[in-house]
This record gives sequence, C-alpha cells and structure tokens, in this order.
Amino acid sequence: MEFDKVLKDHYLKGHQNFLRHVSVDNVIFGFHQNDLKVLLLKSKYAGIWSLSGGFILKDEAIDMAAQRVLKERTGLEKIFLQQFHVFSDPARSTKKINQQFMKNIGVRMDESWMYERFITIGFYALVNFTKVNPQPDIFSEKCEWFSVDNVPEMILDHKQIFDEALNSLRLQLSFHPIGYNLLEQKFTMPELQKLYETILDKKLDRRNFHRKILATGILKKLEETKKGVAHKAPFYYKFDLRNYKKALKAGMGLF
Amino acid sequence: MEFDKVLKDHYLKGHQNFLRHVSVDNVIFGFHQNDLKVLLLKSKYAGIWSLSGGFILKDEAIDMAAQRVLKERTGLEKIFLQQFHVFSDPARSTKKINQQFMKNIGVRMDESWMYERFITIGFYALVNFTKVNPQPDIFSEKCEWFSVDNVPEMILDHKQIFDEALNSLRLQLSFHPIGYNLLEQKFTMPELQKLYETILDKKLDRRNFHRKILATGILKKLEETKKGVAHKAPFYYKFDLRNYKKALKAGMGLF
DNA sequence: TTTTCATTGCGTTATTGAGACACAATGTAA
DNA sequence: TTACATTGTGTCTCAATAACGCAATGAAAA
Repeated sequence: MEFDKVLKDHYLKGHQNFLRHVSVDNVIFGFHQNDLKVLLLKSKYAGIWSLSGGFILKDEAIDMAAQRVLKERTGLEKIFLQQFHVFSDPARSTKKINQQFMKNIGVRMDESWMYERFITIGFYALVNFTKVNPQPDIFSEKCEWFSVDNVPEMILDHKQIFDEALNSLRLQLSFHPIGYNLLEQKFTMPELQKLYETILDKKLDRRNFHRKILATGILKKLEETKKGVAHKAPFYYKFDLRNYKKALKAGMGLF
Repeated sequence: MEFDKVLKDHYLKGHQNFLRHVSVDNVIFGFHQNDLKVLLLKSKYAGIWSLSGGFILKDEAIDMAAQRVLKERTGLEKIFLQQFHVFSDPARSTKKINQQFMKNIGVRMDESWMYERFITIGFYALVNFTKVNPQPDIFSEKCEWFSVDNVPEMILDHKQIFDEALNSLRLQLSFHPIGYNLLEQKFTMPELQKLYETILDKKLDRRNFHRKILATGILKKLEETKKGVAHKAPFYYKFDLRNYKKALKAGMGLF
C-alpha cells in the first residue's frame, strides 16, 4: 500500500484496532559525549517536532504499547520504560492543529477517531545511545537527537510532557537504574559523574562523588584504562548488577 | 427515576456522557485514633468491597473527574488528590465478575460499554476524617473506613491499586502536605509522629522526631494542652502553612 | 491528700556522614 | 625531558543523626 493510502486508512479505520481516546507518548533519553539527549520526530504533515507517540491495541497493556512504539522508533527491545504522568486536559488536542492536519491529509473532522479527544500516558525511556538507529516512521520525515537543554518547539503539549519527564527522572534517580540503562557497559567515573550532574542540574565535587559512589558497592573496577586522553587515563568501571539492584530497591539516597 | 432504571440507563447509555475505556479510582485515606484508614464501598450487585471509582466526562480533565467522584462519596470539595499510577492489564476486568453483574442487572454483555475493557488511573486522596460523612452512592449498599493493615477482600485489582497507593504515599511523604491534609487543624506531637510511623511503617525515636520536626519550622506551638489524659498532657500544634509549603517545595528529607 | 506511673519536653554525648581541600600519580603533548 | 590537565586516594572539619538520661506533668490509685 502506498503511503497516502496507509495514512488515510489509519485515520478512517484505526479505531478498529486501537482503543479510542487513549495514547502513549515516550520521552526517549540517551547519553552521548557527556550530554543528555532526547529523541524527537518531525511530522511530515504538521512540520513540527514531537515525541514518539502511539496508540494502544484493543488487547494490549499500556506498557506493552509503549514498548512496541519504542521498538518501531529505535529498533530496540526490552528497554527500560517508566510511566510518569497522565496528561488529560480536554483542550490539549487543539482544534488549530487538527484543522491543519485535516487539510493536509484530506480526512474530515467528523470522519476520524484521530480528531477526537485524547488522554495520553507519558513514559520515559532510557536507552543506550550507540545502540539506537533512529528511524522516522511513516508519519515522520526526520528523527533526531536533541540536547535536553536545547530542545526545539514541539507539537501540542509535548514540551510540557518532556519537562515533566525530566523532572520525574530527577526525582526517581535514587530508585531506578538510570546509569545502567543510559551508559555503555564500560564507562569511566567522569562519565558517570557527568550523567548525574546533568540530571540533577548541579555540579558535584569530583572526589566526594568518587568516594560515595564506590562506597555503595554498585560498581566493579576494571583493570583497563581509557586510551587516547592527554592526561592521566581514567579506569573503566561496570555495574555490579546484583548489588545495583539491591541498592535501588532500598533507594540509595546519594546526592 | 427509580433505582433499577437509573442503573440500567447507565449501563446502556452512559457512553453518551463518558469516555469509553477509561476510569478513575480513588484511594481515600483518613487518619483517626492513631490509625491510618481507607474508605471502601460495598457494591450492591457484586457484594464485595471496592475503591471509589468513576468515569470521565467527555469534556473533563481526569483530575476534575477524580474530584467529582470524591465529592459524590465524601461530600468534600477541594481535596488533596494525587494521581500515582495507571492500571491497564487487559485482563483486569475479568469476565467472571462481569458475568455476575450481567445476571444481576439484566443487561447483556454486547449491549453495554460497561463490560468493555477499562484502563484506570489511580489517585490517592488525603481527607480530614472527622469532616467526612461517608455516603454510599446508588451502586453501593455500604461505605466504611478500614484500617490500612486490615483491609477486606476487594473487587478486580483494587487491592493492588490500594497497595500501590500506600507505597506512593510513602515515597512522596517528603513532597506532599500529608500531615496537613490528614490531621485536624490542632494536633499533638505524638499524633503527628504516629502518622509518620504508620506511613513509613517503622518506629521513630520520640525525642529525635520532636527535635527534627521542630527544626524544620513547619509547626507552630499553641499554648493549649490536650485535656483528659492520665499523664503529662502534650501541647497542641498547628502547621505554619507558609513555611510548610516552602519546605515541601524543597522536599524536606526527614526520616 | 499523697503517692504512683505513664508519658512528655528538653538536654547530652557518641558516632556517622558530607563537604572542602591537599597532593602524588599518570600519560600525552610540547 | 618537561609541562600540564586530569585522575586516584587521603585528611580534616563541621554538621547531622542516633542513642540515651532525666526532670516535669497531671490524672488515677492509694
């Protein structure tokens, strides 16, 4: 089926497969070159950036729906996903944007479930940046990473959803395996520290960070050091998954 | 309209007013006689206890829906409500219970939106026990408080929702005005301590609690003491709302 | 009236933890 | 061979926390 036909079909008959009025939106976080990033899509029709969202199959749990959408976007499976808030303002799907869509797609307001009101459940995802191969889906023309402190204008209330996600990430830092999911398997102490600093949005003392994080026992030091740096080479570390999970359950109250 | 007619009408035509597939469930907490309690309803038709739930009007935000449902149940308005989790297992509305309902109410499975799949958004509410006048709604025969460590069997996944609510309450203790909403305006130090102990599910040192909580500056000591106790009478306190709100924003990391 | 006793308010001490900073070690680049 | 940015480890100070002592209170018992 050619593209326009697929899209029109989704607008006219999608409600046969999906629940009406409910969607999921994923805020996909990655960490690269000491910078926390978020993956956004540019819609073909709206011409503006948005989160990666999708709908819920009639016999599917929302977590599964979020996983499925995430896989379509990143190719990754079994990713860490966390629901954090439901956005339900009746005015959040504004008429203005819908009318733009309507004109572009050629489906009347009264013909499609897509123009009805939607309640969306926000998830945040933590992915390994280097393992992701961003692929725009059929509704999008581009798919790109943005630094979290330099995001573009977004569709609907997606900026608000993004802000909430970042805030939730901050609050749940002590209870979720954020480092484990965002970093490479091997990483250096400065990299881990930068991740914490970015999420918490504050500077931490290098030496105290080192001591505190080691004291938790969640790290295993490797003998290998990083190559090609013009100064003392830092050691690589990896997570001791057993201890890490134990520590998270108790909620390590660092920082 | 008589009762049976109202109910049947809701089953057959409710979807004209409410969103399909989405509901809210409130876990209503109160504190009385040094005991944390939860308000439950006993359904006329299922004959088993449940949380106070409801549906979302076609042009209503979920928070407003939760407030509306709460008012119908407790008579109270402008109550502290916090969404904490979405429950979406496709199997959560089990056929077994629906069939029981169906027989009792006399509406066929294929006739009613009420038998379709529901995703529910969990809220917890903090209310002043003495201001509540529990009133069963038209679907319920009874409405009663239960101690949180002695709850009865509940319908569907409501026990799981309740457990999650209690857990969220624990995690958010430092960020939400839990004491302010659950206690009387005037309260004693032992009462406040018992509330914290119940929610955290652990004993706290009486003297250290006293000192730490006063150090935050969120309390105002009154000159009045409690009457009619067979030992040294504790002073009454009330919250210094200005300082309390300021402290919550920063998140006081006590206990 | 006096004594008893559970409980409260306030205080002291010992231990732990956090933050600030010093300094030697490392390894590429000048 | 030296300079230099950065890392790994250690120390010191101060504040916060936990553990415990004791006198004061006031209704109930004697």
